Amino acid sequence: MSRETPTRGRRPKRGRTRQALMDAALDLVAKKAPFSSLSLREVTKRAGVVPTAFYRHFPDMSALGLTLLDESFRTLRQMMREVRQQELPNERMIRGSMETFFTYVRNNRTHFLFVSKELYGGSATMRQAIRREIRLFVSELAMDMARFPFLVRVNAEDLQMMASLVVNSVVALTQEMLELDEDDEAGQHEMLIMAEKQVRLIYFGVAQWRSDTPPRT
Amino acid sequence: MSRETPTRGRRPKRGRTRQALMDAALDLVAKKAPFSSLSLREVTKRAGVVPTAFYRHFPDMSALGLTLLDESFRTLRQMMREVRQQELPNERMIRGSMETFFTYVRNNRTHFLFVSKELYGGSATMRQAIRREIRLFVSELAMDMARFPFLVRVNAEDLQMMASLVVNSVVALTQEMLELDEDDEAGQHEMLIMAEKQVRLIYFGVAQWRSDTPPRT
DNA sequence: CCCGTTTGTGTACAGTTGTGCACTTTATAC
DNA sequence: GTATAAAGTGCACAACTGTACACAAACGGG
Repeated sequence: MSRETPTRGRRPKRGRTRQALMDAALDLVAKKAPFSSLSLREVTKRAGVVPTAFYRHFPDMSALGLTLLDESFRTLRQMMREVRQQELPNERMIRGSMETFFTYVRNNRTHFLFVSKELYGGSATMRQAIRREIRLFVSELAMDMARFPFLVRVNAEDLQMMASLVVNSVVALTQEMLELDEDDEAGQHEMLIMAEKQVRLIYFGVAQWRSDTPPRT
Repeated sequence: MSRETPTRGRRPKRGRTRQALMDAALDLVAKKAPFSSLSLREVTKRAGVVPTAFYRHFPDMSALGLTLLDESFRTLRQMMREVRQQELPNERMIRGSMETFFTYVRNNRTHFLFVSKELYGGSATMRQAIRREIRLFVSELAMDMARFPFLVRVNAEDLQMMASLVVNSVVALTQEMLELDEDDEAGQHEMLIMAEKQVRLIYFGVAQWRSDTPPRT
């Protein structure tokens, strides 16, 4: 017998444990509770590792959470940047953006579930971090909209307001979509249609807007 | 000495303990974690009661949660119904509705914090219950909008879509407002202004809408 | 090949959790 | 006033929590 190894110190798996911990956390979030109510021991057990091994990779659970958050948004930011560089916005473009975004959500379901549950239910620092990311999307969208010819006379504040309306709506629909069963194709398609219509409707409103319209504040 | 009471069985306080438990839970939610991550013992301790006393009033924590949820929405539904019975919608009415709604939120901060944190972070049944309530608001708003003269040609599905856009936006802004410090008057006012503008903008879009507009599907 | 560093293990411990049980107190109905 | 039900108490216990510590294994550079 070559190596019927002794009683202690099992598998090598080098740096893979860290990733295993992250995956385990996402798994548990997807099929159980929000991240903020996971226990360190649950995660390590799921990852097939002894509890104390956790500390070799993260000082505590909240550090894991922030890492997960970063992982969740990094690729998304990049994708959005690419989408943004396409042609100028028109009705076809709205549809296209929504499609690519929602398929992205679908392909990264666990990450979005994680974020969705922490947005309002997580720790203070977690919530802040997420809202910072969202505000970033809003600002970038506002900058894009500033280039619309029919929006040149809209002031910066109102541009932010419009962009946040769009983003908030898409976020809400995303969260609703995540509540659907993973393979409810029909339901997911419905959400996509709805998102496209809502954004289109907003753009109708935007086209009508004058920054000095209303009953003077 | 009249009554330097013995060692056991303290204060009477009759049926008030149940309410004390509910208040304790809301308190903890407001200044700590989401309800779903509260422990039974925490709540009873805060309520000034021994842990096992809890079971005299609720079978378990999730029952408390559902009771709290009911309490949160009952008065809100009633208020919305009253608001709804006012005059037909116009721009002044949008402003008025937003004002009464947001002052209501302000006066019931803890309840809304509770709901906000459970919306996506709570248990499955809790989330479902909340979304049911929200869908109810959407449907009622859609019915109201059906009476707008310029919306008679919009089909039912699109009416729902529009109503859900309005409701989702207000919900999102409400949640953002709840993140502000309780006595950040300026910030809260800003949210109100923003909400009014967003809803007004949506109505601009609605006025332009035709249910058969788009690139066929 | 050897030796230091990183990574993973096992044991231990004090704190907290939900809940069962037998008990006392309080409220209420007669 | 006295009996009965409802509400509150105290104790116990097994399960689970985060983390400190000393040790073992694997890795990687020399």
